[in-house]
Amino acid sequence: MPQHMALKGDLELHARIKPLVELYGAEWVSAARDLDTWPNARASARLRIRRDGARQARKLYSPAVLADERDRQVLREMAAQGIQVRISATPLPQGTVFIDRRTMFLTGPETAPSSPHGPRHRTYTMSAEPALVSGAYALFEAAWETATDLAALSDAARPRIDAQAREVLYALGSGMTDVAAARELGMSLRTYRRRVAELLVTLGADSRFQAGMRAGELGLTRR
Amino acid sequence: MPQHMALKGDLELHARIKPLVELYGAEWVSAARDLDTWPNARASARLRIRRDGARQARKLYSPAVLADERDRQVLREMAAQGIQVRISATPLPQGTVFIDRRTMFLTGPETAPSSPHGPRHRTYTMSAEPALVSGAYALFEAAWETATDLAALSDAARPRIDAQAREVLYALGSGMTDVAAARELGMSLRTYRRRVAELLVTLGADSRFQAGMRAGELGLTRR
DNA sequence: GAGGCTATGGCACCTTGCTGCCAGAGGCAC
DNA sequence: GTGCCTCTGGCAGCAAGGTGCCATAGCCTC
Repeated sequence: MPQHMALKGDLELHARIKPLVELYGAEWVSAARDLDTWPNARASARLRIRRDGARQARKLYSPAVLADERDRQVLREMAAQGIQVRISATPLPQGTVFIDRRTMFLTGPETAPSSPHGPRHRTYTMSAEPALVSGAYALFEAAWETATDLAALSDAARPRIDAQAREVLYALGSGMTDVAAARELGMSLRTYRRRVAELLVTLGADSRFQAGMRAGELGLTRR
Repeated sequence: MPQHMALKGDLELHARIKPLVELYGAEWVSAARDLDTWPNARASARLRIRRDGARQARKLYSPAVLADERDRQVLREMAAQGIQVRISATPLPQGTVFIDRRTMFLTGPETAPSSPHGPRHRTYTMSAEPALVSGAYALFEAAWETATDLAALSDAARPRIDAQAREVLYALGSGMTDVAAARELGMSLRTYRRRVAELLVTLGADSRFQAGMRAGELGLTRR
């Protein structure tokens, strides 16, 4: 098998991936823009997990996958099956799959399908050159480490912060006194303090300092 | 020129990189474990910056480079010359250089030098295959985006937190009242509040909430 | 309309946090 | 020893935060 070759279409990709997964596939690591980037990847990963739970699978996705509720459900299912799912803070225009750290597949540049609803004959590139694969793998690791685990983004861990709570959060973060903040937000001191108290409950904090800490850790102060 | 080839030794690497930089080198993007990963890269980057300031250079390093004061000085110099320097949260075992997004070089696997102080004949891999380069570039982007800018880690931005201040920080973060925290730390209420006030100054905060937020953002609550 | 629910704001009262002032303790130089 | 400096703790007074209580306003249902 050559060290490096181009693949045309999903069928050819699948034909290349399948034997690798069956022969070596101890570890499946992928970065993808969405859930459709690696066709059948989801099904085959599930199959592998079911067959022998020990195999490791890691999937890194663009933040866009969180937008759709159905996609989130699929992600939760994957996580429940033992696949490690993380969400990158930045989009991942190119998809990458590493199988057992020795072979990698990359999606080709984005091309429009020949007809709007016709099959997309995407191209892929496969490489088994150790230097290339390990170099790209190191970059993947760096992206992986700083990505957020799906669990941390789940509904339970991520407190619900609506627009008003966010304004209160911002006011608190600006260092204003309650009097100034209430005036700024056009509400009475009493109501402002009510909002702050609710925020403390939401963040599970016993003091304002602790609430600020949580908010900072959760990145609620940015964006 | 072949799309993909192996290079032995720094001289050969340099011979390959130089014409690319001179011909196309509008952008130099690299990920490295330390300042020695890309020999002469520093000098050549400086040269390019000086010749035409418009050229873009980005360098992503492992956190280990911050350990040595001399290295930090070099990083500061690079930043002062317009090179964007960021520090990854995780080690980057493999070095990677992208030149103008069309050619990439990767360090080979780590090999011990033939003699302890002899020249290290490291191997490198070069590739100009668009799919490989753009795929790896996407991974680099993801790692870059989540890495911390050197400026944010500089001495000015990073407050000095000694052991005692850290204990106070921890007490504040636990949600205790001042009375309980002072008792816990074996100091009087007055002294505890002095420490808290000093901490606020250190963090540049006007309120305890703001201080907690800063501490959370700076990751001072972990480790 | 009456009744009920919810959100808001004003008030009062208490707790907590913040800081200026001063007294004492400990260390160091002379 | 004296003088000086720094750190600490107690006290006092004020500012700020926290919350229970109640009145009012808006809205929905019947």
